[in-house]
Amino acid sequence: MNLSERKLRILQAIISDFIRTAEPVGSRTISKKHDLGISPATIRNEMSDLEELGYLTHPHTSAGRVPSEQAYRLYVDELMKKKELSQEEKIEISGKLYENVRELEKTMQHAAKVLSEITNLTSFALTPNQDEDVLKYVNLLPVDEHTLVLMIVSQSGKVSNTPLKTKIPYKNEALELLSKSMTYNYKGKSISNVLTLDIIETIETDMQTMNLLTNNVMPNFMKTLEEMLDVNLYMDGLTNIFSIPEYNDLDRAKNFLEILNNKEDFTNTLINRENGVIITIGNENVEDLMRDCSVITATYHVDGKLAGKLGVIGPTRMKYGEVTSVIEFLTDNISNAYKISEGGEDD
Amino acid sequence: MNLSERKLRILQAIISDFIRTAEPVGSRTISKKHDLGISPATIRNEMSDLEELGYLTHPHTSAGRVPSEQAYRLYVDELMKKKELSQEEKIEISGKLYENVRELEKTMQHAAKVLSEITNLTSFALTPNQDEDVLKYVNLLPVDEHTLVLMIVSQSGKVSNTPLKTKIPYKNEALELLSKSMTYNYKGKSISNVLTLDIIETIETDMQTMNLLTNNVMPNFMKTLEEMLDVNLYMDGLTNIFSIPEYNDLDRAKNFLEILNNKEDFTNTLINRENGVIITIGNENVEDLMRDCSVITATYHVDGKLAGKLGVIGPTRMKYGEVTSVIEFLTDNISNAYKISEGGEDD
DNA sequence: GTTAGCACTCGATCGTAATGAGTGCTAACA
DNA sequence: TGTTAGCACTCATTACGATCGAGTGCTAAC
Repeated sequence: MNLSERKLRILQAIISDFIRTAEPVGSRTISKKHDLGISPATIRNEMSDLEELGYLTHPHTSAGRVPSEQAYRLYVDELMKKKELSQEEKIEISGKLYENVRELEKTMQHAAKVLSEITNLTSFALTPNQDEDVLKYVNLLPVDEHTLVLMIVSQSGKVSNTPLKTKIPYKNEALELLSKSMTYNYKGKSISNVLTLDIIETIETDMQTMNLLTNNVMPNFMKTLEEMLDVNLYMDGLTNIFSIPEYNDLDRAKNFLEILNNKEDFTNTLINRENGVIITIGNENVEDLMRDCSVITATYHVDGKLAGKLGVIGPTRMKYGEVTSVIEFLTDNISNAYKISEGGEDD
Repeated sequence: MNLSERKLRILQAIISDFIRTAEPVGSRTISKKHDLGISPATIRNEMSDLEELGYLTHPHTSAGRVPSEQAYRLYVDELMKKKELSQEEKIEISGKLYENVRELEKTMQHAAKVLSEITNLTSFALTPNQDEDVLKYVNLLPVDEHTLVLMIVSQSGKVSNTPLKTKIPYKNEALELLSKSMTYNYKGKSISNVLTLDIIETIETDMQTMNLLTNNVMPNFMKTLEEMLDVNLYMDGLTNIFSIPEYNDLDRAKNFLEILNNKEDFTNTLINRENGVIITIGNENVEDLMRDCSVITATYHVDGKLAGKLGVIGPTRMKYGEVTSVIEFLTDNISNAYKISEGGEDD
């Protein structure tokens, strides 16, 4: 079913008005503000058709029209103009983004902050899934005779360390031996793979060192690897929803915060979304609680590989064009910054 | 001004009823539920006196009485019984707390979670201020010819590391030299002290190594030290406020979340509180936004030294006795776990 | 000093009326 | 045949008033 040019223009007018004001839009308003050269009565006839086609709804007889989710979908797919950011805006955003960058984790945390500040919505950032990340280096470092640090470095540059205490003083040679053996055994293997291996037996060593390995090092090595696989979720702009009329209702506000409160579920929802720029509107979201929200996510890349996600969640009435542009700009920027020479030039 | 025994009993009855129900308490209710052996009329007379003395207020003529902040203060100081936790409760709490412990940061994050689950309030945990923490060890570790890791270990066992990229390949001997010099120069000095030093000139080395030091290592060393000084704030149970009648009002809910939204301010507020178990009620809080809340904090110790704080924030109508007991139990537990042999026995 | 009784207060609840934005339909017009 | 003016109709919103009832404060009796 193709809509006539005129119907499309009217629909667009209604959607953009509604996105701005959050109030049902009447025929007279349209005729006055957007000079389409037709009278309110004609617009009413068209509106009536659009309603029949499922693009508009009617909170009650004497109210104006409100776009349906189907209308937003059409809008996002065809009518919406992505707002081209001006040079100044780009500079401003980049400036904010790189105020404070060193590690990817921090960058993403910061990106969420910037995104929520610009869009006035609630934003989130997901750090990369490290399933494919490969171990590069295991090192045990002496601190004092009862304390050592277990350090793990991965291909992607992630470093993780854990201080360990031993009851019995250890020998420095033991640490060196273990570091070498572990690196030899694990180097080049993916983290998730290593978690399934059991190589203790392949290390030849004396009783005491073996004791250190099985009692102190291995348990913590495993725990640390598991943590390295964890994806982190950062959120920002939670309280922004209070300035959105849709959430002037306590139940809705509560419901909204509930979604974000359950970090684990929300993370999974995000992980399961497709890559690239994805917009889901209202009932297109599979999670019950999210069925009156819209979600926009985009994927960023680290070293050219698929990595994490960045996005916003808010009411279905949302400035799709603007918000999408900002998210895309941010993810492009991040992907750029974390190209092969990750971390940029420090010298 | 000393209150008569009977007035105290009536006041206590009103406070505990109000804490339970959040509804103004009438004379008839008191006389029925708490058998004080006196009639509603007599209670009314006493209530009238208590109101004159500032312990009760009156939302409107035909409503029951509500305790004033002054009444809560009296309650907390004299009437309140700290709820002695039962053995089962203690075991349950400890169990929850130690489900998942390794580092202090994680413990505190988890403690906040447990605390909010038990009290149904919003909780927070503050990690230790590291001002007095002393450097023990600086190490530069090779990863590949353009990548190295800067690792810093402090007396308290905190480990921090930062991956660095260099444009020019470095020599391993340079790393060793720098590690040794830096450790030699900084060992035993407090982090905040080191930040004010400038020891680059005291390191004798060749041009290339010096280049590495000044361009790559030092700037990141300083940044990392600054980060090590940062105090972290963890919060949990944010959405709990929605099940508290006081916050069934959108403005109040918004205001409440606003307090916690500004992490920096809130952290400072907490840092400035005295140590030990501290309860501040309503206007006793110096921050405007917090003047209709009550806050309870307690201090935990690491290695026997003053460390961070753990607490809750909620409406002035709060189960002071129970909540205080839980917080104290948690902080005692944590202090215990992080005694001199921090981290417990791993073998 | 305590208590019963009663008038009084005032928030909460419910129904009714007035208001007005906006529609849908009809009939006239280009 | 598409467009428009006119008008009756609908219905959320607001304001108003009546009623209800929980709880007080006062008085007078015990």
